[in-house]
Amino acid sequence: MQPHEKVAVLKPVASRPFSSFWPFPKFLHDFNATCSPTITFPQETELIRPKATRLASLPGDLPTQIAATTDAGSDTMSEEVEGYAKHHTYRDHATACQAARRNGERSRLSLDGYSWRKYGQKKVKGSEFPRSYYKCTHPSCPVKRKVETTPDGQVAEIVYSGEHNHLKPGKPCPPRKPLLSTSTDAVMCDTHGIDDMTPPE
DNA sequence: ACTTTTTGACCGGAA
DNA sequence: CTTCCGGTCAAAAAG
Repeated sequence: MQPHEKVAVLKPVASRPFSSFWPFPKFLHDFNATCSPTITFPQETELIRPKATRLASLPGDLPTQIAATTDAGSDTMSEEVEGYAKHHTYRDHATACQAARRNGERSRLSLDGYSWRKYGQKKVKGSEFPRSYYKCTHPSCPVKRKVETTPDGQVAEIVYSGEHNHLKPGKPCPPRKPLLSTSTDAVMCDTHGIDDMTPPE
């Protein structure tokens, strides 16, 4: 897998200036409890990065005061796109959040009941907040989402693209069998284990 | 030992 | 053709 030599040389490496800051204790607790945490960081925290803390959800997922704007395309987006590159707004999320709570979901499941892995973050020009990029962690699931969060940790906008080709990873699934088990297990489990999901019509 | 996050660089498309 | 920008990659670090 090396068509060209590329620049496999100077990768400055992601140094992490902020090591073990921000344990958000209560913050997390609130989120798990209500799915609507009260964000009350001291002002200092604005300078601090959440960093990789294996929490139930990152601040970026928090359903706080959502200013969620529909993706600009929504207006013009018609059925032609709905089929595949669908863009949902945060409204769906808020609802999903409640659903997730009912199911008692946590771990890394997000508000929508799916699990996401962050693969990038960027400061985009049009937005004044940094945008984070997430992928659905399911092996063959093409779904991605972009989340813009304010310095306060509030969600400014979430844009989903694509559709999940699997069901939500609910509890009935034996969570992890590291590398030894075939990923098929997980997939099969997902596709059979839950009836909580409404058919995509 | 493993999974996930962080972060700068790279790539490709659009203007 | 050049430049700009958004999206993705991949190594290291941390829990």
